Amino acid sequence: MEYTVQHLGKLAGVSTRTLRYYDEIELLKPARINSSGYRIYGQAEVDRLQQILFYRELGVSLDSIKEIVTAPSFNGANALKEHREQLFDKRKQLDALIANVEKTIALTEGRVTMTDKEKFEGFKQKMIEDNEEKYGEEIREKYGDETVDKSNQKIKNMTQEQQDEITRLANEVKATLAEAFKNGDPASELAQAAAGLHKMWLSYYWNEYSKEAHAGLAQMYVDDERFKAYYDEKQPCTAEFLRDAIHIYTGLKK
Amino acid sequence: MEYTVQHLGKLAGVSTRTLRYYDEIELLKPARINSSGYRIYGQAEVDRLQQILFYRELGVSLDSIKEIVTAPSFNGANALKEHREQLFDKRKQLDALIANVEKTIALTEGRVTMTDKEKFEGFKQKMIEDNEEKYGEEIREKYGDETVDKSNQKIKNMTQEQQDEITRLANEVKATLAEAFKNGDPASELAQAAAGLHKMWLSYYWNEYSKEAHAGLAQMYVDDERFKAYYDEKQPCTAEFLRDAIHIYTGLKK
DNA sequence: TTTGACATTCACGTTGCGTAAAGCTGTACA
DNA sequence: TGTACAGCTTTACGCAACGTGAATGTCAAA
Repeated sequence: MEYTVQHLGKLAGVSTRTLRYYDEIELLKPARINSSGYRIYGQAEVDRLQQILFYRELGVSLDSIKEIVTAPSFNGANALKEHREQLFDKRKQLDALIANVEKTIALTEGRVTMTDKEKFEGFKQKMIEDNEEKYGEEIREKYGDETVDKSNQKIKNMTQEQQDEITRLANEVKATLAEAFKNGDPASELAQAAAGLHKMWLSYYWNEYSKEAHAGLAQMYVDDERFKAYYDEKQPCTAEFLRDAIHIYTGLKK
Repeated sequence: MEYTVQHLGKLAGVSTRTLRYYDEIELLKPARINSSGYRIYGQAEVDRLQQILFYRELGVSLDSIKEIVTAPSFNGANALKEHREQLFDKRKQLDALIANVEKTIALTEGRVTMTDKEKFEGFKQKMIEDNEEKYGEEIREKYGDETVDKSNQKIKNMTQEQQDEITRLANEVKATLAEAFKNGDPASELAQAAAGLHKMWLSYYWNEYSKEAHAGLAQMYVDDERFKAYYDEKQPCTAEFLRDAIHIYTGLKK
């Protein structure tokens, strides 16, 4: 079975230019060249192209692909793991960018004149109060005053760095939530991701995490005007949506 | 306050090359050029650079930045919102990529072998696509969009039971084919039985059966790498063998 | 033999600069 | 005043992964 560029291109769904380029960079050379100078590919080349395209799908650079497919001894899995790390880094950067853009939009829209720090301060205080109100008695009984006061201290004593991280997380929760809201399914991947982020965010406030408390807080977001207003700022009923997502996430109250 | 490239660069933390480049693409022109041809920047340019760098931080392209900063009437907030959407899209793609990479890593590490169902899912999708590509136009013309869409729906809406039945049938086709392959005669009873089973299998996908389409599909099994790999998994040239058997079965192309 | 479909090899364009290369200008020091 | 040295200039290639012509050669059918 022999193929010309056109044939192989159609078969594999790539342009002829791509095949010529792969020849040029020595990633995939034709089996032979006929008397007219046409590239002729055989079965081995088809197989190799399949491999190449497979890695390309995963976003691996052609350079890396070359290493992987030319040296069969080369550990493909390890290469992929490295690649995964790079992807994670990219996503991290992207998340930071998104958070900043969101912040800027909020600022320029003038709706929010409060600085993030102020917002944060308000939140922090409310967090302590609510926590105290809802679980204070119970927790104080269970763990003693010392533990609870320590927890409250934890919130008050956060470093600037931590506060920034919290702000970033909070923005990410909001952004992810806004996206997830579009398809309306609190069980969707995106919504669950938002719930996960929310848990991360929470971890800055609570010394121990429990599903019950998380689910309870979610309900509180709906019941308490202040919280509800915060989440519903851009889109009504976002607070409810978040509650549902968290309920599914925690597996409670389904 | 006047600055040379070097000065301004240090002030803003960018390279002189960058400033020259911005001049070149008309993003930031110096206030004037002195007698020796040196670029001289004034306060207005410094401010403008601050703006540019601000948007650059947010990952906005220089082209878009140009639009934003040159036309003050231009709505910066809207541009940012659009930009935010793009960032979300990027993150979505990235997430999909990461998921695929993770899956692949898991696969190659042998922890998770792809289930038949997953394989089947890919097949199903491909079935629809190919069917559409090869016969879509013709069939749509003949029977109307409704019929075709209904057929595609048929595939997507199969019950679990039907899917199990299909998987069972597919396995039976493969098994029968493997047996038949041993004596090498595509006209043999066993091979014809395989072709018959294949037709039954097909009936789950197609609303109307035609010999021509069946024969065409058989040829496609040979031409398309993905299909060919599926049938040749245990024994090379099984796809060809199946094609021949089906051609005899349908009485076409003998 | 002409036509049309397909093949070939340049070579530029994309994004945002980094990095020479090669030469001119300005200033400090011997 | 000579010269060394820092700092400026323009020109232009390089990066990733091809897309997109342009100009030209080849093959089978009419």
